[in-house]
Amino acid sequence: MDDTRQKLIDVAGQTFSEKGFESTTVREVCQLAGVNIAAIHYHFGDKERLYIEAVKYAHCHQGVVHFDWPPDCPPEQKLAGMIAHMVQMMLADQTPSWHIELMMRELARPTNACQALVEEFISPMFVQLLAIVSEFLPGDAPLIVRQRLAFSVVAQCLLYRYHRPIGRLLVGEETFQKMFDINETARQITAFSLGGIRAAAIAGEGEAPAEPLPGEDGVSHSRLSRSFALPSFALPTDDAPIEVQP
Amino acid sequence: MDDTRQKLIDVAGQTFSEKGFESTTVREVCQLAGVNIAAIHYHFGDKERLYIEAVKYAHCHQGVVHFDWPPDCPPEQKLAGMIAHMVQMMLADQTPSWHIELMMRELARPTNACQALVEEFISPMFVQLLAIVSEFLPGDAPLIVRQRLAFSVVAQCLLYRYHRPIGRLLVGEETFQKMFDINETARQITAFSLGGIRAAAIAGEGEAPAEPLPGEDGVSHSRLSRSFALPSFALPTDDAPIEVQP
DNA sequence: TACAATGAATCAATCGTTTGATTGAATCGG
DNA sequence: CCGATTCAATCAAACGATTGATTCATTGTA
Repeated sequence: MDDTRQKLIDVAGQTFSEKGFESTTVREVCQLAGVNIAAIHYHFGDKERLYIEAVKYAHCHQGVVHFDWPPDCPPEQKLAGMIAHMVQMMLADQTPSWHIELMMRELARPTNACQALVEEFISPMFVQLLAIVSEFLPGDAPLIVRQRLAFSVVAQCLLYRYHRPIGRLLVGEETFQKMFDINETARQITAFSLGGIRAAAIAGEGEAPAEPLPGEDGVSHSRLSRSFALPSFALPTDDAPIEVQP
Repeated sequence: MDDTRQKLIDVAGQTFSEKGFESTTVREVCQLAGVNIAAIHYHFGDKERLYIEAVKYAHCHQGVVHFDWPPDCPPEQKLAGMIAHMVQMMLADQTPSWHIELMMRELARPTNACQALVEEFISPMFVQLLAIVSEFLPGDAPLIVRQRLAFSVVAQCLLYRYHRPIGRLLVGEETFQKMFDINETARQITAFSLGGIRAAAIAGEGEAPAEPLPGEDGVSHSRLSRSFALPSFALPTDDAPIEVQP
């Protein structure tokens, strides 16, 4: 039967997502799945390949959402939709919830299952976000600047997933309940990101020096990218007003 | 000797930070430390208490930096300094580098060692960042809004630490080298965060309704905090232009 | 001598993996 | 139509290795 194989993937995926690879035993998985221990070796070879199959199944069935915006859709709305979707993925405890959790573990501590995950799930989403961010910037904005902006957007969404326990400890239980509301979180991240992106756009549009040559592969954009940055403040040096508490 | 105990903490901290708690064996730690296996039981009791002691040592000797800004220091400079310090902590491979790494692991997957870490290290830093962010906002800005802004700032710093391998896969090796430059990263995060914070400040300063009563515990700030948010865009619904690739 | 500290050896338990037998349905020659 | 054969699938049982923890004798020092 292919039923045994599927049940193993489901149970293993859930267990791996909860306890991690090391802390998960094949005995526990097989007992929860109601199959014999030898089934893992028979269907997958060993524990690691079962894990990899679980990760693959997770990101293959999670589904890469392809946004198809209308032509006149303002970039602000696209960004809001994209962020709302990411926050929804991160915070909504929809069934089966182990898909996202397992992918998050894999992203934080990459194993052999990481490359396929990035190529088939992370990268497509990142490309879409990159396109949205680019709409706010002048056409000659260096790629690395746009990538950094996209990183800043994604980072906020990831924080609310990764550090939920820390957030609870930091702000207290009552505030925590409100703070991790999905819609409100998406709104705040969108507002913050819009401000950040527009600031980068304004900082970068002033000067448009040296239109990059078509053949240039975009390696030496360091001068250009600096024009997109903030004027660097005087940062505290080592002997500056910084006190280290023992 | 107290030398054995200290050497155990050092080696264990390094090993735990590299391989995690589960994948680290007491035999490996003792062999690297050049001590007998029974030393762990003698000095710490068991493996878990050795781990907790390593985490404690890490955040106690990492040092909570207390910024002492001059009175006329503009908040922009404070923010830049704070972000620069955090990025420096995250990305600089200073010796011993296992301090931060172990703390990061503990923050992502909290164990019994987490509470002390938050109280003695995370919370003090967060409070300082919260104060800086507050300088950009009107005095009646709800606490939850300021906390969210601080979260957005921290999130960007954490991303460059947590997802360095993913970043490398996403942007390629050449771009990766430039993108994870410490100074440039700090500058970009500062610029983005300044834009985000100012956007929240502008959105919130328009209206200042219903000064919260002093006795109010801040539970029903939802109306107030909304005034700090972006006007919510029409988000795509379930049957909207979203296509799920199988 | 007294005691903190270390070392060698081993404990029971659990890990992932493997074995060889067994089942039941599909296949095939006659 | 039938009996023999094949083969994927599952089972109970045990494998060797490794885990954290423990025991007990020994050492060094005050």
